[in-house]
Amino acid sequence: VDEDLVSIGRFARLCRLTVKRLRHYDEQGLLRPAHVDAATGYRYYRRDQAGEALTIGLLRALDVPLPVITEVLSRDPEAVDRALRGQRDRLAAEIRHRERLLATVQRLIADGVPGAEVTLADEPARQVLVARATAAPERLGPVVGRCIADALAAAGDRVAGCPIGVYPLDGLETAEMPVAVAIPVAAEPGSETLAGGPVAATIHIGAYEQVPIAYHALLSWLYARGHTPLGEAREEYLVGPATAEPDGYVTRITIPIEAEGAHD
Amino acid sequence: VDEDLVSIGRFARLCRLTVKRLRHYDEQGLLRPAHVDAATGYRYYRRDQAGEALTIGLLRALDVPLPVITEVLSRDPEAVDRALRGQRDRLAAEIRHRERLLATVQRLIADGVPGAEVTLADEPARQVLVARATAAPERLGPVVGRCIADALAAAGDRVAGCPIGVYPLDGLETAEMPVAVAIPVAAEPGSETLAGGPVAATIHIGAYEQVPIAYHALLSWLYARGHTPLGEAREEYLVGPATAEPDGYVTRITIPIEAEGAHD
DNA sequence: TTGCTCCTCACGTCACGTGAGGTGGC
DNA sequence: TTGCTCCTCACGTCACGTGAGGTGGC
Repeated sequence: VDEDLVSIGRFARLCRLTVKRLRHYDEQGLLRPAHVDAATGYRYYRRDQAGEALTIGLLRALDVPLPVITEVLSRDPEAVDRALRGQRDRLAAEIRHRERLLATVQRLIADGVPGAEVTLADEPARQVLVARATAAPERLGPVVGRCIADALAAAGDRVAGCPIGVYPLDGLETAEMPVAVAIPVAAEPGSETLAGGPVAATIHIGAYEQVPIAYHALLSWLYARGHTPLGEAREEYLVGPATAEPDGYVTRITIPIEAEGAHD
Repeated sequence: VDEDLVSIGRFARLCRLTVKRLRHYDEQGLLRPAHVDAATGYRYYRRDQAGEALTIGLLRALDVPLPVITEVLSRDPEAVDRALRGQRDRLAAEIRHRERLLATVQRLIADGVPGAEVTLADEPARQVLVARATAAPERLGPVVGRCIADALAAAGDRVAGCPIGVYPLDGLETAEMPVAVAIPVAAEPGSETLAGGPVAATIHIGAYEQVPIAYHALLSWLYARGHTPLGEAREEYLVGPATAEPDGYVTRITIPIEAEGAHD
């Protein structure tokens, strides 16, 4: 049995791992050497531990986190499946996320970092029906979609304009934020008033994932001219999924600012 | 002008960043406050710094690293383009990498972590023509492809078998490793002998990116039976890109082991 | 006086890689 | 005796988030 023990370097070569990684797995309790010399601290592994070490190597090559691998090594047969399915979902989400970022980068390369097309306007107040919700930023799309559907259903055939999303400007992109969707309707009981007033506005053409580009342009423009946002941003979905592909969506973004005279 | 200075909290709200991030960008020299109160250490920003802060926020949302953003803020117009193209390439590479991992995970979910189909064999020695190169693991595919093409060209119509890749087993997946491709030919001047002997062998069916699964199975099998690899691994490309789609590739992997009698 | 804002440490994240400085075994 | 292997710290990575503990301004 003693013959069966190998040093850490030899074991690392057998398992195609590094010595440093094996020491790390020892510290983390993932894979303990079969024997540690009390005097020297030398680690010795049994050859039959190579199976576990190989499994660690395979799963790490697939980017499975060490705590998940720990569960897999517990020999619970369901743990393997859970780990693999979890990793599949994680990888799929990471790919989707990066594909969205890539699309935005491609757009910035093609069109340049946008600057100018900002206009000042005086928005009229409107009567609207409102659907509200809260959403984490990555869930914003579906949540707003549902709000739009709800509000449209409530408005029925009294719809008098395209949906308007209302978003806090100081939402920090991290936590849940409150969102609202307003549908313009003829004045009637149950409707609310969406305040009017002076705004800075820009038009965004393209998928909703690239809306941050438009906010960047709009806010840069504002600050360069000494304006300060006075409230929530609004997005008017002039052309959306009902009638176009993402590249053709048209969204008008407005941010309320102080009245022209008050400014200087 | 003094009116123009805002506290860090207010500035953070204007730029949709956190106070912590602004302090971090100050420390890193990315975005210095226009004024720091000597007595209290309070940071004050000019409103017209909001443009730079917004740009940092946009680029960070695209996962551009801070050192690259520093270059962008240098106002070199080419720097923006370099940064965006660099980020595009980085994102594309990350997506490709994860897609490969995902395919491997999917396969493991579908087929289970493989175990058994390992056989012992006694390989004959062969006369071969050899092409050699070194490759980082992520460049392995194209490099081996070129070696195969070179070796096949050298062999001409004397080809007497499918290509055989030869790989060190202690390549640590990190650095450059030497690779060789051997093409069996009729004995002739200029040919080398590829040694024969006892091996453990398994068949891998599917894309080359999933070959690590087969190595895991093969090595686990070996170690569970007390065998030790005695040299380099070989891959016989029985069915490859010339005649099939990746899912249909057939590869025979062998690892030399000690002779049967020597083992116990 | 009460909140709110701001400050500076210090630590944690994730899975190691990279030295520094020293010892053990054939 | 010479290399080679092995050991334990300690630090760096990347861009922050999360407290702890304390102070300044209306």
